[in-house]
Amino acid sequence: MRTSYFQSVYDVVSLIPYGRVTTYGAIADFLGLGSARMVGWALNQLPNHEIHIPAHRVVNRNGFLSGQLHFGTQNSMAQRLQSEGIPVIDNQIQEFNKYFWKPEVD
DNA sequence: TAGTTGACGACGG
DNA sequence: TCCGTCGCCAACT
Repeated sequence: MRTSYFQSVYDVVSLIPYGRVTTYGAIADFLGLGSARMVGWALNQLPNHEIHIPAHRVVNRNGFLSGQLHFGTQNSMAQRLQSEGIPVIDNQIQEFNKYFWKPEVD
């Protein structure tokens, strides 16, 4: 049953606008999980049929692509971000604060 | 049933 | 300022 917080995390991630990124902590705080690890765990368990979720837009608080290794190829995550206009250098998002998107009602 | 893991974050020394 | 440790809670073995 996907009534777990997993679905909530997926839903929030899906709300991340094109060309924007957010952090595990921001999602955790928004969902009231109280722990960023919950978000990381949810994405870690991200099933293939949910691959349409823009998980590449979720990075750690430092703007590093901590989950790049979980994508097919190491550069696929950075490549997608750059494709969206987000500068990524050395697996780190440049001007992270500029592209940061908080998962609020918006 | 209990222990370990995990794409993190905050705090203390 | 940098490094190390603890906490968070659910899922997996």
